[in-house]
Amino acid sequence: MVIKTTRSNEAMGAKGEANRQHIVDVADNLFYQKGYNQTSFTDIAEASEIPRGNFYYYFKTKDEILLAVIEHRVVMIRSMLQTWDQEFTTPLDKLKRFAHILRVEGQDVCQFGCPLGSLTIELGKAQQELQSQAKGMFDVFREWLVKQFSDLGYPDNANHLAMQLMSRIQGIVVMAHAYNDPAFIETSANEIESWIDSLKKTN
Amino acid sequence: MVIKTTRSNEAMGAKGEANRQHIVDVADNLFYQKGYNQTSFTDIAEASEIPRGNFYYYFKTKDEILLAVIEHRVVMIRSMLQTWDQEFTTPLDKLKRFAHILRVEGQDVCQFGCPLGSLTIELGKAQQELQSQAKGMFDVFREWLVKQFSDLGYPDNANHLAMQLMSRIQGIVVMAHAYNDPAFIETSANEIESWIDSLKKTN
DNA sequence: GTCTATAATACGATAGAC
DNA sequence: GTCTATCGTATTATAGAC
Repeated sequence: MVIKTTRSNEAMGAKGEANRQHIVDVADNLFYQKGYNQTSFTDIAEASEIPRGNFYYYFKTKDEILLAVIEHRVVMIRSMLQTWDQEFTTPLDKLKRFAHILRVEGQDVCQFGCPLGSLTIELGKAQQELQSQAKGMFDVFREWLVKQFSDLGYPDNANHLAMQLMSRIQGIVVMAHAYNDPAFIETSANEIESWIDSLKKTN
Repeated sequence: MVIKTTRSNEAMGAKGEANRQHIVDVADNLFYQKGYNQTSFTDIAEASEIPRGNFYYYFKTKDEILLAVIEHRVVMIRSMLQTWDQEFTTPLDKLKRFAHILRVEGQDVCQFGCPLGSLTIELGKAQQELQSQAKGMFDVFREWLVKQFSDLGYPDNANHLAMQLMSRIQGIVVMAHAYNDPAFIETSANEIESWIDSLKKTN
């Protein structure tokens, strides 16, 4: 028996909620692998085995599906960061775990790029209202990184260091994706970790 | 009087050649500002004031327009690098001129991202045949950078240094685009230039 | 809540007159 | 070489039966 206490839509029961989440999950993958504008309702319908027409019961427009995907990603990112906060104690270890994403996601990244970066770039071209929503995913990471750099002893330029680290990782991903080069990711991940280590204060 | 000695199509006269080039120029801008898949024939027709149907006299498919745009960009890049080779003598100055692109293109980059990077990412999702063509634009830069790093005294890891420099610039562009932040470009350009200076060998 | 049928539009591409 | 008219398809979205 399934008992659900929270509902994102008052008129939606447990079954509907599960269907809605299934659509979001499938759309999340497809938007990453094919791009938002290149993913059709038919694509999502076939992958989710939910008829096209049903989508309009859960979402009024395609844009609303994207917003739900972004919200879902934000929740997943927050949850991941929370796990890291429990697994690692020092800011240095937490920062290195962040950089380690490169290796964990290396294969996907070479094929499809960064889920955050590629979506932001796509939307930034001509759908800037949606892009500013997607930017929220970067903000979650950035705010967490700012805290780590502050704790490490760089309270004054913590935000720039956070931007710098995210920027370096984005760049590595773009070039690794362009050249489909996993070795470049590996080498670059080592360099990033060395850089993080070099920020350790001895006093 | 216009005398043309080279023709990319045997059956095409001077007028046709000019029209063809005009289509390529307009498509180049639109593909950059709206993305390839989000740019329609109607968009190009309106911006160029050439009727939709005429395109098929010059190009068999939309993909062929993209290939012509990529070829055109490669030519422009080569020409730019040649100018730099004439304007600057030392590899250090040439590398710094490369990094200076960030400042020159700062405004466009904040709005639309990198013309090479954003196109490569878009095509990498589900049009990999086209992406491998777009990669050629990166290759022109990379091979030139490899020569500069070799001349600077790093013949063994010149290719990695080239990838590293391009990677850093791509990352800066992605974040500056995501946050629409020209100041981040300015600061980062200074950091890149300091890094290039630090590579100078004293012996 | 679920599903089918279909509207309304935009797309890339073709045919053929001039 | 130029231009118009149009085909066939794919798209998002709606209407309405169940």
